[in-house]
Amino acid sequence: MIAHTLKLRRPTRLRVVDDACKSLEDAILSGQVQPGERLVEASIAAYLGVSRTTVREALLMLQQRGLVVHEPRRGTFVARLSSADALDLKMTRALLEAFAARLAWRSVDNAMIETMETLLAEMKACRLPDDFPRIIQIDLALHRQLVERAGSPRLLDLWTSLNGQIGALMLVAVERSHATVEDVVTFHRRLIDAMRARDPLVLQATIVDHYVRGGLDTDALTSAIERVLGTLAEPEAPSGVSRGGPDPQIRER
Amino acid sequence: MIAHTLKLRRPTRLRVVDDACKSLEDAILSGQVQPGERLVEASIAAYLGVSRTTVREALLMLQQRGLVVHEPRRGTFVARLSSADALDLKMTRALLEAFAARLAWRSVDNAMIETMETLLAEMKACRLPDDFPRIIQIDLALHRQLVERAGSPRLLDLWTSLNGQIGALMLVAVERSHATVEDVVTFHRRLIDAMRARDPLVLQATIVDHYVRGGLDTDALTSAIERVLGTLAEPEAPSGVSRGGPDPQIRER
DNA sequence: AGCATGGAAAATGTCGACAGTCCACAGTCG
DNA sequence: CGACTGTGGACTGTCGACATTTTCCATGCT
Repeated sequence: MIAHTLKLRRPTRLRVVDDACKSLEDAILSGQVQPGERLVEASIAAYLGVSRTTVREALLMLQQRGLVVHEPRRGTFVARLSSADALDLKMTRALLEAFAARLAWRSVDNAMIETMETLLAEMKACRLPDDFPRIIQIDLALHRQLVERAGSPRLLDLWTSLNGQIGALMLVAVERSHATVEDVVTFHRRLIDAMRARDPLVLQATIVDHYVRGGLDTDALTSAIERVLGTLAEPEAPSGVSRGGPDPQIRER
Repeated sequence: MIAHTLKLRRPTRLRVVDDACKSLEDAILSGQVQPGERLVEASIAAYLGVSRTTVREALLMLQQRGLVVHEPRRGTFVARLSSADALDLKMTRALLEAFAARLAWRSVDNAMIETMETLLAEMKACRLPDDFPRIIQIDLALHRQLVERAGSPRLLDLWTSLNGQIGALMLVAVERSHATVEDVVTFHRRLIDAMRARDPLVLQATIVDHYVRGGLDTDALTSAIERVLGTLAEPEAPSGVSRGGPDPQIRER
């Protein structure tokens, strides 16, 4: 009867597939496997010591999160983020989070601020490149605080579905642009301050500024759109017949 | 050589799992299985004449599209849409499509309008309740025209991931609210006209108005979406109308 | 009667295997 | 020499079976 009255959620031991999924995610987000690289089910199964069916399910989950791209009868490949994709991703994330801010700013309370401060402090203590996965995790946790408060399950779902790619994006940002922990901390410092101020406009502007205008000059979004459109209009022409280039990104129709 | 020059899309015989997924989707969207009903893998497998592994994969895909909910070790159930969920879904769809309109309105051309007119004519010829699945299909195709033009792969992905629930929502709308074909046609008539007019504000207003109507606080939500979109899509625009004015916010929920 | 308990039945999680498909490489022909 | 074609190997798609967990119902106790 206890279960009925309290509606306790059982500890629900994690399934093998969840474990496998996490392992694969870590491998991708830590850069152990390169973008575009093929993920062979049998090899992974052997390495993880699980069935190929399980690996297959895990890959399907990762596809859902945008970390891998699956092409029927061809294979599964680690997703590739072109610069146009990166801009597109930032813009989309900005849209969702800005809207979330709009819905959530009234219900910001001290407990929430405190939680975020704790997370930020934890992030401050991180050192690259070893703590990189931890930084991603904290970053997502911080933003999740905001998006959850919006009170929209769908918005949260959509935002969550971008998380994988966001992690991948941060990975390349650190590798290529030499982003530092300070940069990330500074932004979140501003973000928390804006939430504390309870000003939706400032909060929204902080978010949009960071994603859309960050690193670029004015008219960032317009140029982002143009680039995205340009990339879409002209599919890459790979002259090489070599093995590695399935180009999972251009697949969409 | 032909394959290289024409870039033909392989006929890509549909896999069994794709077929099974479609069958299940049809069953849900036609109301043959009720929301909340349990979907037993073995039964479905036997009925469709496929393996349980295949059914399992199909269910995972449907979960990704929000049509079913899977609880580990407990089962898969047809998703239930509460009235709050319906409202949430409409709001989210409005956000995505309004933003898509902002990105896409410049690239609207006659060919696109013509395609949409054709689809609309086809919709007009439909009769409820038999043609219901067809209406959903046309509705989604119409809106996809718009979202695709936005040129943002992520935006399209997010929008697509809502499609399943949108279909389910239309199903209950028809069953409960006695919505007619005329209602749907009229809205899309306005939508196409707005696109023809090449006015992003009217287009956006048409979309937001349609989805959010009947909600609790239409004005507040509309203004929230407008502000977010305004900031994102046209940072230069002097939309100071909302800047200093009073700020009606969403109270309930 | 109401509630706990124990076990059978059912459903899910995981596995290994077979069959069909795709890719690379070599051979053939112009 | 370059392009097409055939063959072998590797990989994915699908299947049926076993293992584990959950559900349901009958039974017994207070």
